[in-house]
Amino acid sequence: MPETDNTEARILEAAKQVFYRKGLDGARMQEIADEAGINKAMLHYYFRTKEKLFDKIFLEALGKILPKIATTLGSDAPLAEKFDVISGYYHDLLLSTPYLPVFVVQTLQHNPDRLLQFIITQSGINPAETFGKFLMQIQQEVALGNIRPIDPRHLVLNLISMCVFPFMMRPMFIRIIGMKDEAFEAFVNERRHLVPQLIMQSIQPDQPPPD
Amino acid sequence: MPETDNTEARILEAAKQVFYRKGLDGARMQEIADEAGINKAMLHYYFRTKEKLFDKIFLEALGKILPKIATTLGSDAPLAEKFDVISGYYHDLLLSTPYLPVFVVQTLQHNPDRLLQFIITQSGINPAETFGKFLMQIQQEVALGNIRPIDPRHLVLNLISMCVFPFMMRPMFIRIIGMKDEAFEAFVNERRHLVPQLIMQSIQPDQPPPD
DNA sequence: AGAGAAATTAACCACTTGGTTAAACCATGT
DNA sequence: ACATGGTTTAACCAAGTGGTTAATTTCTCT
Repeated sequence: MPETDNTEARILEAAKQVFYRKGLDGARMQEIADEAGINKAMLHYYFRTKEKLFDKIFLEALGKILPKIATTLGSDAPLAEKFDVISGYYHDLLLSTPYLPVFVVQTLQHNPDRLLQFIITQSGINPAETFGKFLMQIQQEVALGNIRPIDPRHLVLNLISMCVFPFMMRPMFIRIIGMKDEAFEAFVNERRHLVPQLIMQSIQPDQPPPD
Repeated sequence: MPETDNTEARILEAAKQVFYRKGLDGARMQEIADEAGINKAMLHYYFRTKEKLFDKIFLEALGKILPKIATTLGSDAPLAEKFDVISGYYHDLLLSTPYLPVFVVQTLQHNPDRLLQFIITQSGINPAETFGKFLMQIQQEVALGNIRPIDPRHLVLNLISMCVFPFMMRPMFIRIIGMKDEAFEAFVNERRHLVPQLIMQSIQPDQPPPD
């Protein structure tokens, strides 16, 4: 009785490759089977339908993206550290899986309801709660005069935008700038620290706080 | 001899709606025909194949995205004005066509070569040249002590990221934050001016320049 | 070794897909 | 009126799609 079956794992890995690159509509079951080196019927034997197999991949993808940022924002660490952690996490993640963000974003554009399914079933996190904690931290720092008043939603969105968007633009960016793949990875590695620095700088108060 | 045929325009409009929302693979010719209120055979009569029709839509989409930023960056306007113009342009564009960025990015992930086709055939702009002009402007301002030294590629990428990415995240964002559509549009309208402000602030020198 | 269950395969199926075709329609000029 | 050209339609088609099935191989336990 093979619990973590080898075939099942190979199917999931192959499905990930194909779905990430081509999306639900563009992927072919035959292609996934070929990539896994097995018969097409096996896909339906392990995962009944294409959609079921896709859901497995997609929910796993969301699991890589959402919980980390939620728990980090809701932690007790100081602001600067949170930004560093989030930027580092996303840069590591997207350097190893560059197709991930477009895959997620295109899937949600085609069918936004898949997200709710994730929030309900997976992810034990409560977005409102963790975000509320982060909001309180901001308010405290503002009250202390350590940072200027700012909408935390903009703050987080700016951070994530600058971390993730460059990977979505990669195919366009490297062709317009005329950049090799290694150069892009070096370039984006600079951003790993540039982005949180910029975010921190953007919330510094106009004049330094009195001692 | 109808030059700007009504039917052709209706097809293009319908194709835009469907392709933007579902991408090349997800779109069905029948659905485009229904949306245009015509027979499916008409699509092939005006545009021979699905790909040809898609290319028309996609190249038009790139035309909305690329030339504006290129000409703006290459103009003689001061930096702050350039950032204002670009942010305003993208916010206007994406408020009216929210599906555009994911459509472009997903198309380029599936087939990056379509971009080269655009750069060659369309767009009379030379990326290297216009970007070189922008680079010189940065170097001048740095030499004058008006801004701190910064890689212009990061600068532009940060600007575009914070303008465009929120629209890609919209389906996820509004469901996690629990936001109505109108609230999102108000929220993103705040960013229209917040983003260029943040960008300008990020390049201010550490101490103000001597008079 | 051999029975029984699980895994794997090849062949097949109903249906959808993009695309075609031939006939019908309609406008215009003579 | 009618010939001519572009336009529109309904019916059709071959290829590809996700999915099924029944038979075969492989594994496991006694």
